This record gives sequence, structure tokens and C-alpha cells, in this order.
Amino acid sequence: MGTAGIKEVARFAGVSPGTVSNVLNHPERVAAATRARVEEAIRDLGFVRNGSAATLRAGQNRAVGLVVLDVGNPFFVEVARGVEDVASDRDHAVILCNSGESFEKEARNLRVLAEQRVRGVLITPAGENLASVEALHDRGVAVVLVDHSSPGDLCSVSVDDVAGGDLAVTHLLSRGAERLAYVSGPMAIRQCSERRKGARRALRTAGLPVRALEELIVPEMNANGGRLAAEKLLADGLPDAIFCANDLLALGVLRALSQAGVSVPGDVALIGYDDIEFSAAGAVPLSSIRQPTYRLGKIATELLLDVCDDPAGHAHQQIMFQPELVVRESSR
Amino acid sequence: MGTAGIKEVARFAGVSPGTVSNVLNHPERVAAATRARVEEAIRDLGFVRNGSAATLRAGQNRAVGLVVLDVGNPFFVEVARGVEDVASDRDHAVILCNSGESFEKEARNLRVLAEQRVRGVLITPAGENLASVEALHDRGVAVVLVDHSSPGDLCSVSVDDVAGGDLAVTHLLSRGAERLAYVSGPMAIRQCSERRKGARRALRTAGLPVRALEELIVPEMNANGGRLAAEKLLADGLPDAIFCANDLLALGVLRALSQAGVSVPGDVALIGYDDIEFSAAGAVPLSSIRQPTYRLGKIATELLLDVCDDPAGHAHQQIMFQPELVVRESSR
DNA sequence: CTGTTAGCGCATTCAG
DNA sequence: CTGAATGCGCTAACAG
Repeated sequence: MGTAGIKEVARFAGVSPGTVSNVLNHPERVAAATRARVEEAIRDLGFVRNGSAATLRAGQNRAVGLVVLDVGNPFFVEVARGVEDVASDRDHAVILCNSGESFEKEARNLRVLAEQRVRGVLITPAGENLASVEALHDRGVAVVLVDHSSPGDLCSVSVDDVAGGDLAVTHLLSRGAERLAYVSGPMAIRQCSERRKGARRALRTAGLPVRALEELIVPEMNANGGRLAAEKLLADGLPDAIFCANDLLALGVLRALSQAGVSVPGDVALIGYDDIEFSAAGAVPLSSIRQPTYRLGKIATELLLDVCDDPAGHAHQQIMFQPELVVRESSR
Repeated sequence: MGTAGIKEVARFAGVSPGTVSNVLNHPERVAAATRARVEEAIRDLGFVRNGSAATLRAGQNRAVGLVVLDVGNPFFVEVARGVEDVASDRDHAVILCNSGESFEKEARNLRVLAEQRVRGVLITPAGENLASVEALHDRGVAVVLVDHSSPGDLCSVSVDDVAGGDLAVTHLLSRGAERLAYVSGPMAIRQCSERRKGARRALRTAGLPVRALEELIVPEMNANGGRLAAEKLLADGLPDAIFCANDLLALGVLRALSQAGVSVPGDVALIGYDDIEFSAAGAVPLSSIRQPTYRLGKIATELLLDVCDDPAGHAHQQIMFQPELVVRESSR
């Protein structure tokens, strides 16, 4: 059994438990010879430090929680990489949780993280209701919002979705489009409504009416949702250009149009959002709006750990990155 | 600060700490009125149980570790969903770790899991060297290998990759192909070599020589790798059909061929492996080999927790699922 | 049904 | 530089 404690190691090495602890946590305080003997005992006994005991003693875990909406979404996978790298550099573990956009799962995850006494939590909230997040924060756990700009007093790191929507539509308009469509998930999803806001701003700037942008709202932001939207557009009459609220939708649209014999970008220009890996890999490479996802995770984690290390001296920050237009064949 | 302990709750509710613990862990043992009073105190004080203390006391965490090669890979995302669902049903948390196919990260993850005293570990090993996995197992931690059939005495749940390779190539042959290509990652990756083995078996069954299958090995199993392979094929002369070791490779091949004006499946038939979501969504829907990924995670977790609950009475099992051919347009 | 109590394994005092 | 002692917060066992 894996129950060699620090005590047995001490006995085996002929030292006291305190010395073993020092070898583990403050090696410089221990004479080289003693240290070597202890380290050998650790190896021989297959000793593994009991993290719970250490955490209990310390009052907090050297870990941060990361709660995302969908671990399967490439956007969050990239964010997670950024988080992982920084946390690992600063000797923290990352506990990755998936809320699946459900408040209930979000709350459950948050509870587990609180029970684990993580130093802090990075979270993309499942909606506009930040009650459980704020409760956590009030209880003294550091919190940084990811991809969600907070109106309140929470730190946040996000990307300007209004600017992104504007970029996309400005691009389509510059290509000569006059009738546009916006394929989106429910407007309750902040990203969807913000991107629409940006799209409308672009329209205004160009002196066009809001109704030049037809809206198609589908329940799921995936390829199937895109297909549904495309079928509707095919039935109702195609616009000149289509802006999709994410790449998965755009890929679904692209496929449905191709199958119906519609040429992209010949007949219709198309642009997505997120610039996921697959966007560039399709038969018709997809234009998209790229977000600095890795940096999002990286900066958010740095912010979080800085707050943890110096809770007093740190002002709340709300950082917003700018997205970037990536033009590929689908709107060339 | 979030430091309301069980003791304060007890004082606040006018009961003893033991009773609070009972409300938390064995509510049925406590009189309804007392329970209500304690629950109110818990809410009022914002008490959250200290998981480390509980784990320390119990000797083990109600959590399992899941170590995968790449959290960004849809295959593992589906596996993780299966794991998550079962673990959650049985009241266990899942600690998801990414090894990135690196032994070093794998070992580090395993150490963290051991420190956390997880009940068991589900792991797709980074290679054939199972030393650190076996060390963990020897220390008394339950282990189930995922997508890796173990020759030794470890439980495992996997999919028959030889059968999958056979399925793919048999299908291509049945379509009349005579000159084939196999686009693959390094043969050090077990999946790649097993799938090749199956491909060759199919060739033999059809009475064809092994050299009817040209091999293209690329360093990375992604769309870019596929592009490289396709460029080589375009330069050297195209085969009748191409079998790719995964869908990402196949999508890369598909795109490069399309751009070069080669028709799929008109000029070349194409089949991938894994049947990721995007396979069906492209302009030319991709044939593929589907694996029961969700079930893989589900069954592995059930096996793991069964072993944990009854370490003695459980024989080691090595379960192998069969993959399934999915024919779409790219090889129709 | 409720109260009391003894550690779980470790890290950190404070002496020596 | 090393050793002994204390308690982190909780749960289970037992006593009342």
C-alpha cells in the first residue's frame, strides 16, 4: 500500500520527521549529507507527500481552478494551454472544470473548488448571473473572469466582441456586399449579442440601415445549427455575404451551401469567428476573426496569481484585447 | 475570509461538531429539527467543507484522475465526457490532466494525482513505457488503461485498431482500388502501427502484396501533416485510394488535393479515422472509422470504480471494443 | 439521537 | 542544523 508517511521516511533515514519536511520544502536548510540520506529513503520507500495534509496545514492548495463552458471547444482549449503554462511556471496545478453552460454544473464546480481551497478561480460564467461567482469572491477566493467583461468589481480579461463584429462586417461591406445575414446562437449568449452590436455599428458607419442585416438565430452554435440556417437562407433567397457568430456555424453553412451548388465566395461571401484550426483546413479556407486565446489564458492567470500573492496591493483590472481579421478564400 | 469551520457552525447552531459532520455526511442520523438548524447555520456562515481535511481523514479523495494525450483532441474530449458522467453519478470528481504525449508531463501528472490520493487513475499512456504507471499501480492506486491494451496485469479498455485498419482498407479495396497509400504519424505511436497492421491484413486477405500500400509518414498527425503527405503524393503520382491514420490528416490531404484540382472521390477515394465531428461537416464529407469513444470512457470508469470499491473480488479485465466503418462521400 | 474525543499526515514553531 | 511538539479541520467511534 502507498502509506509510507513522512514519519517512516524519517525513521528509515535516521532523522526526525521535521527534517524530512525540510528536505521537501526547504532543502537549503538541510546539510547535504543528511539531505542525500533522506532523499534515498524517500526513493526506497516510494514515499509520496500527502497533498491533503499539506493543504490542510497551509490553509490553501497550490492550485487554481479553471471553469470553462465547453472543454471540447478549441477556443477554451487554447485558453487552457495559456493557463496551464503560467500556472505550471509558478508551481501551481490547474483543476479544469466544465460547466457545459449550465448554472447548476457551474455552481457544483465552484463548490468543489472552494472545498479544495484553491488559491483562485478563472471562470467564463455560464451567463449574466454572477451570483455564485460573486459569492465565491466574497468568501475571499481570488477570481478572474475570462472572456467576460465584468461590470462589477471583479478582475476580467476579455476580447472586444463588438470590435470583432465590426471588423467582420466592415470587411464584408468593403468587398461590396449590400445584403448581409448574421447567423448566430441565442442572444442570451453575450458573445452573440455583442458581435451583433458590432455588426450593426459597421452598418451604420457605412450608412446602411440595420435591416440590411438579416438575422438567423439557431439554438446550437455548431455545424448542425449552420446547416439549419443555410437551409433557411436557401429557401428565402441568399444574401451577398454571411457573418457567423462562430466557425462551427460557418462550417455548417459552408457545407450546406456547397451541397446546394452555391459557390463560396463566388455567390456568397462567408466569414466566421474564433479562427479555430479547422477553419483553415477545409476545402474552402474560412475567413474568420481571430482572438488572442492563448494570451487570454496567460494574462488571466498572471493576474490571478498576482492578486493571490498580494491581495492588498492589487487594483482590480479589466483587460480587453482586440480581435484580428483573418481573410481567407471564403470572402476573398 | 472563508474560514468558517465546522466548529463555528456547531457553536452557532448550538450543537456539537460531530452533529454538524453528521448533517454533512449522514443526514438521516440527525433529527429533522436539529438538521434544519444546522443547515441554516451553514448557510448563514457561508460554510464550505474543507475537502483536504476530509480527504486526510478518509485516507483517500473521492476523485479519479484522467490523464489524456491531448485535451484538444475530440477523441479524448468524448472519452472525458463518458468518464465525467459516470464519475459524477457515483459522486466522484474528475481531475483532468494533459500529458501532451510527454513522459515527463505524464510523470508529473501522476505524481500530483498520487499526492491528491485519488481513488484511481484512468490513463492513456504516452508511449509503450509503462514504468510510471506501474509504479503507481504497485503503490496501490487503481489504474485502468484507456485506448491502450496492456500486455501486463493492468485493466484496460481499448478499441481494436487492427480491425479498424482492416475495415478501412477492405472498404477501399471493395470499391475497386488497387494502388493504395497509408498516411500516418510515426510508427512509434501504437495506433499508427496497429492500423497499418490491419491495413496489411486486409491486403493479404484480398491476395494483394504489401507493397500495394505506399506509406507516407509525417511527423505531426494534423492537417498540416496531411498537406505534406498530399504534396508528396501529387509529385510522385496519385494512388487510387488513401487511408489516413486520423481525420485531421485526412482533412489536410483532402484540402491539398482539392486545391490541386484532384477530385475526391472521383480521382482518389479517401478515408480517415476517429470520425470527429468535423469529418461530416466539410464540403466533401469524410468517410471514417468510428470508435465508441464515449463508451470507452464510461466503461473504463465503471471498471475503475468497481475495482476501487472491491479491490479483492475483482479480476483484471481487458476489454476491447470493435470500431465501425462510416461511409460518406469521400469514398462513395 | 447527540456530545466527546482521538487522530489522519504534515509543516511549523521553538529548543537544543 | 536538527528534533520534539502542536494543531490545521474533519470524521468516526463510542459514550451518554
